[in-house]
Amino acid sequence: MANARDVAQLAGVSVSTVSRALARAGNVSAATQQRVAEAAARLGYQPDPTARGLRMGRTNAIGLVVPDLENPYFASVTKGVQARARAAGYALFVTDSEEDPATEPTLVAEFARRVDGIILASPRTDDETLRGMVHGAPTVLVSRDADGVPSVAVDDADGMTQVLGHLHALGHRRVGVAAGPGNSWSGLRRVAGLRRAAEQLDGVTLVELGSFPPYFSGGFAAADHAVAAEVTAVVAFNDLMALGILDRLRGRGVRVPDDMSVVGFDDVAVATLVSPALTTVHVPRAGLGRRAVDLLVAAIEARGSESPELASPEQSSPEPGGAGQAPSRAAAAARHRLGVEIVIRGSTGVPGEPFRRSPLPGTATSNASSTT
Amino acid sequence: MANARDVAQLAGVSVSTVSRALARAGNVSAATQQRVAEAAARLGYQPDPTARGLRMGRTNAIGLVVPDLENPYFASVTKGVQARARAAGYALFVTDSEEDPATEPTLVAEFARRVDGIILASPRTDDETLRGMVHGAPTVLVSRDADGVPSVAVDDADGMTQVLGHLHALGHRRVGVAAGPGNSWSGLRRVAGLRRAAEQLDGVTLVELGSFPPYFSGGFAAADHAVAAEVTAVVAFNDLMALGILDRLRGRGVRVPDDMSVVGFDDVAVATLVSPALTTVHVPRAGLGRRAVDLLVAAIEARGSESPELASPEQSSPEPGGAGQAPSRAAAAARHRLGVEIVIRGSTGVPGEPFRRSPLPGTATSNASSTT
DNA sequence: CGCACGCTTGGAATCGATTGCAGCCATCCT
DNA sequence: AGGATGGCTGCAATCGATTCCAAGCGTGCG
Repeated sequence: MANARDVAQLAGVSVSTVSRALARAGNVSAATQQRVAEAAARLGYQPDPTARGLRMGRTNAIGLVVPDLENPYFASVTKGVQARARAAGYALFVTDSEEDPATEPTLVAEFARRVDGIILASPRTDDETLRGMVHGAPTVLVSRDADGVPSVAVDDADGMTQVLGHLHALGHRRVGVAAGPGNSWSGLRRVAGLRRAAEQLDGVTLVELGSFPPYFSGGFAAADHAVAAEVTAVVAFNDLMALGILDRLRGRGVRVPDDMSVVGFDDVAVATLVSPALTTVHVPRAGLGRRAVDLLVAAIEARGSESPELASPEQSSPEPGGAGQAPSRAAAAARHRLGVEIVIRGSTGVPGEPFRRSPLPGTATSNASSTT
Repeated sequence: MANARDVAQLAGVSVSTVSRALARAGNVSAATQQRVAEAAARLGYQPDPTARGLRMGRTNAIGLVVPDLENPYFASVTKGVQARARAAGYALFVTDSEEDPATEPTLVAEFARRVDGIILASPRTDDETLRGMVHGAPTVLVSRDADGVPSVAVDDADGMTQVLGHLHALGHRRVGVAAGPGNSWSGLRRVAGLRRAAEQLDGVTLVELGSFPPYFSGGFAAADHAVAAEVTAVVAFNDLMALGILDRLRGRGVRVPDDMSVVGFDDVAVATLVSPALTTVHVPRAGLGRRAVDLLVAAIEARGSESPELASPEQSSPEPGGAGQAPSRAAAAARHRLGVEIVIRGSTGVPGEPFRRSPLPGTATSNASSTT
């Protein structure tokens, strides 16, 4: 592999000049610049990122920690992160905690020296532990909040408001809630959102069916509870669970949506492929990843220019109708919230009415996902 | 962040001694070793991977290039790679070519300086281009072969032999083939496997329905062709396409498997969640990733011990008397082949016979047949 | 009793690129 | 014409860890 000295020799200049010429930092005559550029091109020279990293104190890499790369939710987040990171000139380290929050501090610590910043998707870690892992490198949280750490999440509560509104409009009055794990950050927010929405609606009773693993398997149990509780609709923590519910209901001979409606959350790709297709809340997963990279890159570059100082907390307004928590924290880091929108498909319908199949997939075009 | 000098100062020794003590390279007195270890622990010292990488010429990182991180097939491969890489002490860079083989050479070239080795999943690149991208770092291919490059793939042809055997045994005689993209390496192998299997079976006619995108959308078109071709079974290139076929057939009122059987390939998680569940060929995707890491790590370490020709000019070759250098031809780049096995579910059945639902998912304990 | 050997340890070079600083030369101004 | 200015360029230090080499000192053997 060619290094700067080779280029210098070929161009008949010193390595310093090579570096300056290639960095276009000015102070290099046009003729020299040209000669160096040609020599570099001829040798296929690329500065060694390791050496540059050592000298500059920056690796031009960021790290991403997710619970499970196979989970379509996080796969999409990862995809968004990867694309935006590369566009911003950063390479991406990825690691998977295998759903074990206990390993996360280790993973983050290992990253800390290798990357300029970290994006952390950690739905099941408590705030205290989480803040403890934020040390050296700038960190951005995805799909959750924590005091003092910048984050990008979606408006879970609003999504659930839309869901319950939809079910209410269809005539559902007893609605089952298949919650996710009790320590899931977004899970708690989604349930809270449902409760608040229920208070605003006439005669809607929320039946809490329990907490289930956020996978197909969790849906099987949730379906049994839903049938036992005699609800006319179930709202699942996420699509994976909802798909499990659909499958189990089908197995038990419960027709969807005639006998029971089912709603998911996230809008993963397969939600359109089951029958009936799943009504769910579209979450811009790749968009979360992209936005997280934007925030992280901004933080990295801010840190590079200014000394570590408290940033101006003027970014986003406190949530209306929040949990009453004082937002006046000095280290208040920006919390970004992306919007969500319910996507109505075949798995919800008027209770007791026969199911009319929705138009064939493949022709639907309503897939507008945020580009920024 | 503490560096070696801080530790040296605290322990009252030189940085050289710190390095030796922490590397347990011997030649350090027990007392000093102890003092250094304590100092390092107290300061939470971790050697800077960048500096170490520069000095050692190794980054302890590997790179993975996949066409699409959101595709469940590659998500699983990625998961396996990640887990095994970390276990082997390597960090993992991931990049997504966004299904565009043209960008792959660039991506690989960018990785080349940052990593010790590269794992490349590139199903749609021709051999020539592929070999052209294998330059600096050791490279292992996943899910495909190419002359001169080590690889890990599955036995596609055998999988298809099992599939056609199964369909034949059920009584199918006109079997549609929904091929993947014409430049898909495994796609070609799968079709070839089907053709060879058909020659071995009595009276089976293979009807080639065309080439389709390996996604849901491709399945929609494939289903239409299958109906038109009046086949009793369709074998799809992969599960995603098969799921699209199932959905489209359902939309057209074609019952599966009574009117038509459908078979996929890969055994992605959702294959069990549709109704009827998809008969498919189980591919050990994470296992492919793990094996690829094993091969790559072996190659990296072999290279590390094989090439110190500049450092010690007195390299005594085990076989003196050889004419000239004659570099020993890289041991013919091993091609590793993992086995696959058909998984029979509800989407295949005897032509014309009414579908009998298989046991409920979640309670099933095996997918083997009932007799032993 | 003296010399040599060996175990520890520190000094310094090294990996490759970036950058402050100084020097050189040409041009321009007075 | 001489000095000053400023544009280019090279030297050398630097980032942090590893490793070769040599030195110090104690011990063992002749």
